[in-house]
Amino acid sequence: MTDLPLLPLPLAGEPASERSDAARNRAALLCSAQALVAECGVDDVTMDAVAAHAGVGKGTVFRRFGSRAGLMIALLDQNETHWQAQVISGPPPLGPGAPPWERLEAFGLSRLETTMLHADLLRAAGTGPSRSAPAMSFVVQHVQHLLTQLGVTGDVRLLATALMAPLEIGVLDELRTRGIDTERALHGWLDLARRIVAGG
Amino acid sequence: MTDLPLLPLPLAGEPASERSDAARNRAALLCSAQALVAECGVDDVTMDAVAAHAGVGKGTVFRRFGSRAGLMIALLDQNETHWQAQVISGPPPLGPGAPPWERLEAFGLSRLETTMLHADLLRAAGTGPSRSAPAMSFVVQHVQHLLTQLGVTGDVRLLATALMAPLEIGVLDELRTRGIDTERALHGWLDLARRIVAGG
DNA sequence: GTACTAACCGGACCCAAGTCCGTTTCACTC
DNA sequence: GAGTGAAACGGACTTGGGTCCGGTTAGTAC
Repeated sequence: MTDLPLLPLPLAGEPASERSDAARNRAALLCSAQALVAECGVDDVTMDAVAAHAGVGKGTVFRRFGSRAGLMIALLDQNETHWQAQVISGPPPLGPGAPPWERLEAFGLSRLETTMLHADLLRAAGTGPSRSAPAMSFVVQHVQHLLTQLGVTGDVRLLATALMAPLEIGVLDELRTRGIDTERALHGWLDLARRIVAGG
Repeated sequence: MTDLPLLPLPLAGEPASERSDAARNRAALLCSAQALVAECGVDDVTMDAVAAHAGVGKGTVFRRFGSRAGLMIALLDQNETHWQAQVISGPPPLGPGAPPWERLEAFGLSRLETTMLHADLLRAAGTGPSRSAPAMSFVVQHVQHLLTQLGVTGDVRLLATALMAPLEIGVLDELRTRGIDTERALHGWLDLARRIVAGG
């Protein structure tokens, strides 16, 4: 997104102490991957190319990230970290300080924009959990928090998950296939949010 | 699912007249693919194996289905056709004859069950439109119809899409990761549906 | 029945993801 | 600062998805 430092995504810290050479290679690989993606597009970046650009062997790439999808998820996590910072301590209405409903509106808009911005990376990250579990957990917890503030009761965790589901890249792609543009999708999402909140 | 005939999935007919040998090979390939999936599991079925089992060349498989994901989608479409028949003309409450709200409840349950039943096939069908466009279109149109009958107004098409989004395999997988079982997911979905309908 | 064309067929071939294992490096101890 | 074990490294190797093009066949016109 912007600069690369920012390291390991501390928001869901596991022990995971890495040896120094391993950490260095991880950083170099992420940096190389980001550069190559920016240059050639996601689909034309091969694992060999990333390894070569970072000056390490291919085995190292797979040791660090497990698979191509894993590498893409790691790239996404970098951006996610920036975005989480905006939500936690950035300016309102996305950050704290605005009334809950306005924060929820801003959150949906921002999430939609972010997803569209990284659409190709998300698609390359594959089916299933295309974002890392901590990243998804953050989103759901924040929405759950806002819904609770808005007086929503019941299985709020599930409602939060359901509310975010239509903003997944797969659903958005499908909407676009049917000629529904982003703005209409956003209005639809706001209507959905309104109904969930109104349901009490 | 059961027998194989049933041919081309006529619910969204395009011209697509196929030469007789091509049609024969398509049927043989689908049959072989289904058999191999049943025998070895989705992940261990290779395109070579399907081609060999059907007695055709590998090129023919890709000519007919475009990709591995395309083959999986075609398999799913077969099942989908059976399921659509249940919705259109099967017994209530899934089929016609029951009040709209009961039909919607039954629809959600049935959809959830179907998705879980073909979970591995859906995952192998990949990201993006993991079901064929006609199949998704049917689902959305039916829900849209039921919501309209229930007095929902606004962008009902989008609301219908949003209501089905939490039942996609990716979301369900993620829920299970967090220890949320299918029954709880269903209750959550019913709550969501209730709120959408109550919103008018 | 023959000629003709467009579509189809097959399987050798290419490319990139992912694995394996002998070698090297780090971090920690004495 | 030498020793040691666990972890990381690298790149050859395997596997399977996807492409290509020369040869074949279905369908049609005469």
